[in-house]
Amino acid sequence: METLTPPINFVDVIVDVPTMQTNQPYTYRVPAVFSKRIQVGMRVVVPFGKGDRLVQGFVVGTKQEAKTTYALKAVHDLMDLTPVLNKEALHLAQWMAGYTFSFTISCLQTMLPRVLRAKYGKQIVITGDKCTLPAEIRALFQTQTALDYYDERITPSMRAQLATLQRQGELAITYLVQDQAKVKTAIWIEPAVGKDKLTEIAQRLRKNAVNQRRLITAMLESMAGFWQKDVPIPAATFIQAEKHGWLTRVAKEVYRDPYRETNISASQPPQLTPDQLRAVQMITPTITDNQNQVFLLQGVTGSGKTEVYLQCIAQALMQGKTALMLVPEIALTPQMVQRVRARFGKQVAVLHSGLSDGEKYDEWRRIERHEAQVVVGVRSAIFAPLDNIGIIIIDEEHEASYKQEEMPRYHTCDVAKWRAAWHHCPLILGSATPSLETRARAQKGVYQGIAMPRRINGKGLPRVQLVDMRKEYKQSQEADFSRPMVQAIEQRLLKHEQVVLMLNRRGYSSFLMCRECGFVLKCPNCDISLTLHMDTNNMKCHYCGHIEDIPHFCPNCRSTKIRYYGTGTEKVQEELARLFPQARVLRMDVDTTRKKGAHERLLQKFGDQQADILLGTQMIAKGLDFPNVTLVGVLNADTALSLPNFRSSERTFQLLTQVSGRAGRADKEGLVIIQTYNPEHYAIQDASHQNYEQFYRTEMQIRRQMGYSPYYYSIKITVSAATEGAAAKRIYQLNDEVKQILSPQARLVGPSPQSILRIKKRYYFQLIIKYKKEPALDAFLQTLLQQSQNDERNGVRIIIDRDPINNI
DNA sequence: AGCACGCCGACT
DNA sequence: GTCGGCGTGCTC
Repeated sequence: METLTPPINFVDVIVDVPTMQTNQPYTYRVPAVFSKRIQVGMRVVVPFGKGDRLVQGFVVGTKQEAKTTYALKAVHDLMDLTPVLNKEALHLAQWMAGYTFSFTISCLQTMLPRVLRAKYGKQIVITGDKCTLPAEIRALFQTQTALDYYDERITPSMRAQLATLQRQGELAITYLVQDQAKVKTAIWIEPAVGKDKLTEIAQRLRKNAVNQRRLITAMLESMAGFWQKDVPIPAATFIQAEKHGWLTRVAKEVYRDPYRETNISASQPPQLTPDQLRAVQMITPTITDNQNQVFLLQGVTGSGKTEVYLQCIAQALMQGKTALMLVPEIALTPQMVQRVRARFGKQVAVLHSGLSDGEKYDEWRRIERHEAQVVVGVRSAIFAPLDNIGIIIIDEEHEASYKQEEMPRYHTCDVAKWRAAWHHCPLILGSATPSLETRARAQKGVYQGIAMPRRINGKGLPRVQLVDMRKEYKQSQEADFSRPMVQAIEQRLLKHEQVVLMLNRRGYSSFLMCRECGFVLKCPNCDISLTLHMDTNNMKCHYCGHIEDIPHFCPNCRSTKIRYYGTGTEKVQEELARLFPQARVLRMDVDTTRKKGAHERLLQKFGDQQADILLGTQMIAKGLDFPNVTLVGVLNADTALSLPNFRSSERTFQLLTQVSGRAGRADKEGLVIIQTYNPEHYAIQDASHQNYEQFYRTEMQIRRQMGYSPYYYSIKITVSAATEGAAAKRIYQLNDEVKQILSPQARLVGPSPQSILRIKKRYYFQLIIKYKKEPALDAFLQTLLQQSQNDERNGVRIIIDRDPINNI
């Protein structure tokens, strides 16, 4: 629709230069050719800096007049026909930048598919006479007039020559801003004549004109048109036919829809249990009344939370609104997607990390054009360009993956709350084991709690048996398998039932240690031990990827008694093969699931009963549901407990509770065996009784005593540098500065070296500020962010993380 | 980020 | 005397 707004003469632009000094809008003049088309939220190309290098920018404001003392530069080009960011997105980015101590440009870019980010090029072009150039330089250009600035053939001496030629005006530097967004097209065939005419043409064809005959047949079958690639005849035949005037060929836009092939039968909403019905009845009025209410839907594993989500989404759709549902990466399985699609069909857009950049862009455009009303996706899907949102759902709310660990360090729940407030809609946080923060807010009435304590099938939770490994270890030296565990596995194998074994990998892996001198092989770049990989026969660093050979003798004392210690999935797999030679074992860990789709293939294989035992790391704890699994074994429950992190108890509890829910979900009785060295630890005790309430009470007391979240807010400042001294010096300096502005109520933890002091040849120190109310803190941190630019120059990196979730 | 300006060491 | 080192400041 044509609007009657006057032409725009000036725009405010956020440029793609992620630094603190440039974290502000810059004003540009709009040339007449663009003044009628340019709009807020569009991407533009603008000259920036001394050399007028071209950079991408986002228009965040427009104005008729600009009164400045300096000359304004002009917008170089528009990158969009319509805005890629709406008013909501621009406000959200602004808020997020302030809240997470990030640059506005970083926030804007995180909200968009990666292909909308510009690719930059720098070229050397010939401006003078090519023939007068030195032969050596001319050779670089070959037949071209432009040369990539970073071309590998350019030697340092050539660089000097090029610089001189540039000064003489023979050469010039130009900048390119390339849009990576490509729309995929395919050729669409539409008959240009009627059925009668086609039949007539067919009759007049030569007998051996096989391809033409096939084409006419195809056209007669679908007069509405079809894709050229769907009919297996040469392209030349189509081109000939077009020349004859039988048909038209049009390049039409196609979406790279990864799910298009699968035919999904529609599903009907099932009868709800009383728990589910109550939940739906509590939530749906808030959709209708545009109430910005946050709910905590706390339902045990198997209580049917997903069905509640689906019915709430249906309610939103019925009112012409849209719905946004977030799930952790690991839970976004094809089955999960299938289930949502079965209910809502083509209205569903799916955003997950398995999609290519092009596919993500296509899904994004479907949402943006209102072709999809329901979005299911992982963390970044919280920015889906939905209008008129009626409900936002975050499933498995406690998952750590909802927090982004790089700039901008946002937590999905915070963004979700902001968007829910903007759209005046409810936000549902769902979990069987809510984070303490969320649960505490429900307790205080900030969120409305909804409990779903019963499983759909009416079954109780599986029986849980704890095995004290300290006693077991005295009995036998079989490091990984206790006798009760071995017996239980044997029984399942006999009955042809399946077993899931979980190895808690966090902070625990197989490393080499010399039994003579205690030497441990460590990464030369990072301060952690190298992990043994039997399949590739080498030692790997899990942080930086450093690889080296397995030593045959100790590099320290030259003893040959250098053996591996600890437990990796590979070692357990070998032990399983020895204990149960007849069992078919599937191993699922970071190494076997690296390839795209490998994760699903393994699960499919296990689901088809092509294996007896599924052995894996944490990733098997979530979202899998196999009716024939009657035993879940946790080999090492407590390795995460010893990590220097105040959330380690919470994590352990959540993980054990989740994995326990995997046993006996159908008609068969399930058993869970947990092997632990800390059987009396409350996290393990409470998990074994599936007692969230008990755990919550105990953990809250500890949090209060220790001054942790949710009783205190926290902000983590991390300093890293190439030398230990430089990092330490800066963090202590910051410690002194921050002390000046804090009230006596605030607490400081540290400064302390991080649990892994050195990562990728950099040393890390951190300082944690725990506080309830500190009026001066935010300004201090914003100033620090400004200063961090100078630190960066000196090789010192400063990271500010609000509500950190790791390494505390 | 990337470019220019500016003030100190070894070279045509 | 100059070329060039990278410290510092700025980019509409």
